Amino acid sequence: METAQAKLHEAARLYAALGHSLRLQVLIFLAAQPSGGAYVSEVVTHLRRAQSTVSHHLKVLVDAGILATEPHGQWSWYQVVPNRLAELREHLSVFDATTPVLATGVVL
Amino acid sequence: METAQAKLHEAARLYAALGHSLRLQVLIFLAAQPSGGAYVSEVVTHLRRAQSTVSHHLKVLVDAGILATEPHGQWSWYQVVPNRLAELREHLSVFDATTPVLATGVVL
DNA sequence: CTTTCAAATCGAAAAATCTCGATGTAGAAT
DNA sequence: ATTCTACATCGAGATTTTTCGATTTGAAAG
Repeated sequence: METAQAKLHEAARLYAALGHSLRLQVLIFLAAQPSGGAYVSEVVTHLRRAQSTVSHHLKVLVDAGILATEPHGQWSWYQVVPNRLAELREHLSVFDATTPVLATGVVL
Repeated sequence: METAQAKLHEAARLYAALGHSLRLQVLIFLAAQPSGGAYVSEVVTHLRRAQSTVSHHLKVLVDAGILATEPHGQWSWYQVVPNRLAELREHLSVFDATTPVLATGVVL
């Protein structure tokens, strides 16, 4: 079964997507919006980075399934996908102290 | 206050440490040990990678505070630090659907 | 003391990531 | 149709990461 290895790589990609401070700032910024999301230009203003850089990081987060994007006219709306990070929290519980026994077949 | 930025970078480093499938395999392997940990040579055998490669990844995980190491004679014992990942789970809850409102000063 | 064994560290090549300016694209506005 | 605006994508240079073989360290054994 290749599935186990594939799942490992996908999990690693998910974590790696969070492994950059700029991308964490994007998440914090988007989650803090009362509207639940923002347009690229707003993120650019907030992060003070080149627009191409911001677009790149947004793409990384979207590819990891952490952000969802939706075209609004010529603007692009980005927002956090809550379920994806909830999954990640469950994955982490595998190593939690309150979950002492690890089943044999567990794959992160 | 530089603290906010520093915390961001530390959080990013923590996630980045998990952002590699080999390191996830290390975590799974160590957590699955009945004794709660393993020696480097055992991890090397399991991962089928060069010893120097395994040592490198172990160091990354230790530097991130995810693993703890302890010398046992000429062997080195490695085990998962549960509390560290529990912290990470709490961080993630910031973006959880069940936590709709994000306070202004929240730093991941 | 020398040898042996486990593990850390070093050095370097290959690969991936990050960043930006420049260019492309698609919808809006004139 | 042309221009403008928002964003995506491209290309490239700089930095970081990954991986391994080789060497070093440090403890145990002979």
